Amino acid sequence: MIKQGMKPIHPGQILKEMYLEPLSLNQTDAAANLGIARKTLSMLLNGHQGVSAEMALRLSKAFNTSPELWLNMQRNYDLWNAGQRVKLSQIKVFRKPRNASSRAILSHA
Amino acid sequence: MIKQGMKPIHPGQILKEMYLEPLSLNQTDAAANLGIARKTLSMLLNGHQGVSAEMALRLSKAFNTSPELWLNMQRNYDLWNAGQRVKLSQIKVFRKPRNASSRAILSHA
DNA sequence: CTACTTGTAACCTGATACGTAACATGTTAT
DNA sequence: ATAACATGTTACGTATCAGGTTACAAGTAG
Repeated sequence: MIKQGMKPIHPGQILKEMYLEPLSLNQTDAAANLGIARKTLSMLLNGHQGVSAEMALRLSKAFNTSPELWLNMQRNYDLWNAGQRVKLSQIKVFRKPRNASSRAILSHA
Repeated sequence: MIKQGMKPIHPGQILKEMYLEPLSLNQTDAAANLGIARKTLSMLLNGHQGVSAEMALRLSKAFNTSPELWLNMQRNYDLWNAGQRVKLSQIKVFRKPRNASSRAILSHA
């Protein structure tokens, strides 16, 4: 469930504030060890790009976390943003037909 | 945690077998209600494309599920596939420095 | 036969991840 | 102050992916 009121924090901010900074790790060294370009890390840290599955694996190895930690943060972030722009109002809820052989019925159709 | 041995099932297969088929819903009607092209749904059902955040919201509305259900399936699928191709062997584990003012140290550096 | 359903190919648009190279700016060390 | 380093960012290029339209082939049901 997403708290629709609060905009979720970008995973890059967590990476910066809770992983790089406590370790006094600079971006140049961190990027080198992660096997990515310094620019890629900078973009991620500043919320200009998301955490891909590959990136989640790299982060999980370097920081001894689960890859799901990073992807779930990204998922919540993406979900909130998608919810801001997608209009679901015309989508009807599919309902189970009473008769097993009949076709499905839309909630208001 | 991902079971690294078993290839996870694509969310499109779940959508097809556990949602569309039990409702006797055809792709044409389902796509129309979801507000997407019939082709887009077909590609998803056959595993030729993934579940985006937008798509997860559409599916959650139409099938009365959480969007996380769909995105987590997609995440596990993506993670497994990324794990097949990314080599993490040269990534060292960042370790906390003993001295708070010193810089971080790589596990084998 | 005809209509419906499904898979898919061709083609196009837009977004995103990631890379290299380069530059401006700010900070730190000498 | 000069030099070295750190960071943010721009420009440019490549690859991948979501999604759309149109159209066609093949299977199934009337």
